[in-house]
Amino acid sequence: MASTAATVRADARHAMSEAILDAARRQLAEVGAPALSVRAVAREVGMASSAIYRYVSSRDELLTMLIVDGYDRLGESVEAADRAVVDREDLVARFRAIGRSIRAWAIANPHLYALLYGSPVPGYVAPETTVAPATRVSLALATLLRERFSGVSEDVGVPGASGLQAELVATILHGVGEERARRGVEIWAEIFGLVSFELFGHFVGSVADGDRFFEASLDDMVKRIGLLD
Amino acid sequence: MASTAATVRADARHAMSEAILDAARRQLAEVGAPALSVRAVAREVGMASSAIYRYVSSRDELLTMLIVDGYDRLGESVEAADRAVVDREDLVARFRAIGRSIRAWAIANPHLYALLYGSPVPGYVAPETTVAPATRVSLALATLLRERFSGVSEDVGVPGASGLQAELVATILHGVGEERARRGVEIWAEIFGLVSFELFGHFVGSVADGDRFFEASLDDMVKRIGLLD
DNA sequence: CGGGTTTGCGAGCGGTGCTCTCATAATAGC
DNA sequence: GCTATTATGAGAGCACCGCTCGCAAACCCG
Repeated sequence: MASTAATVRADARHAMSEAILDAARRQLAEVGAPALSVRAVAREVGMASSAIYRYVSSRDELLTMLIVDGYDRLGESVEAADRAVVDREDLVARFRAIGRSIRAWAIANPHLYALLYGSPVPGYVAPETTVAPATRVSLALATLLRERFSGVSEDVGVPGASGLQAELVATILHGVGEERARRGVEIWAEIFGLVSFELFGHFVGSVADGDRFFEASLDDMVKRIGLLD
Repeated sequence: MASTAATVRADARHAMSEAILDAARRQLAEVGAPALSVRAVAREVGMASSAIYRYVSSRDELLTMLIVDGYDRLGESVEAADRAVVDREDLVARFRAIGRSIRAWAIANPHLYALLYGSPVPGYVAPETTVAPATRVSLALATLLRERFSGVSEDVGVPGASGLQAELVATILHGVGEERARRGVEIWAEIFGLVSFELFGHFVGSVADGDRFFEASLDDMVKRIGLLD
């Protein structure tokens, strides 16, 4: 019943695509991107390895789907953490919530995080579909900066001296000021630098308590970004 | 002639090992770690693919050799940049030289950098031999901190609050102080965070002039780390 | 119902990492 | 100096990979 006619096959196809992506997600979480095998995914969904190419044109495309999906999930997680802060005026709390959620998500999904923020696949160039989901995290941070500085204060820093894309400081970070925008981008990169170092094992001999170290770093960033009045 | 007897074969073996590592380095620089193939390396050195396993026990071991070699080269590059600063008292200049050399080396050796600081190979655990070369860069930075703060000033920060390994702040960073040591580690990770973001394409829509942006970030770090009097 | 499209399957191609066996060349011991 | 031992290379082969092709069954639409 129901279903707008002419869709028995279309529905089946959609369900199959979902099943494939599900299986691929599980595979990725288990063995990591380099070891992800199209044939193994096919086996898991109970298909001949050749049949899977009716749904996914190549292994690269499968990885791309996982990347887009991953950015989306991380973005959703970060936005949820931001939303969960009841006092919307408390930008410091929101910043910390965002930072913590990035790290927590990375620890919970190490292989997926590595796929997003580790070494890119050599031949791979990010298709158009990946750029939008990838910006959700940075957008959350940018919003904080705008809410804090937009209108309230005059610009800081010499235009162009930051090396930032002019369009960025004029639109998403409008009114924040060149130098503060630069600091925001720097801190954005630093958060992922810290998380990557921890997750990829570069902190092994240096950091004993990852939680504490990250919290202390967040303290530092809060001060630098000027979120306190 | 010459050669301390009993070494015709030993010399040949050594030369062959060198040739293999050379070929592997070239392969890596060209196609990147995931696409590095033992068979292709064998072809390049004119050997049967099976014979190469007399010299390298597995693909993982080959990658490990490249990693150790890579850390060593980066370390050498960083130390050379540090040494090149004539005024040894000018810690700011030395810090900037170190930071710049890391970025320059990464840009010059993107695939090797990705192997060292990108996603780790899933099954892979760093063998003992990798940890020593890997510390050369951080050691250069630690030296700067010690030269600046050791003895000159009392400790800063609550012991243990940084999350750092106690042994680290007691030995390599002895006399620097807990909070300043933490800041040093944070900055160390930030440098690689910035370089990774630039190299891995995460700055595409944000940073237009990588040189300028990195220099401005170095300015920031210099101030935070307290290298100026 | 019949014709066209979509879907799945099996076989197969060239590639991979890696392991055997076998012949040959260099060494070591007597 | 001859022999027994060891180190080295080659080749075949295994299981796996990504991916393509042709064919048969299932499905949709007029």
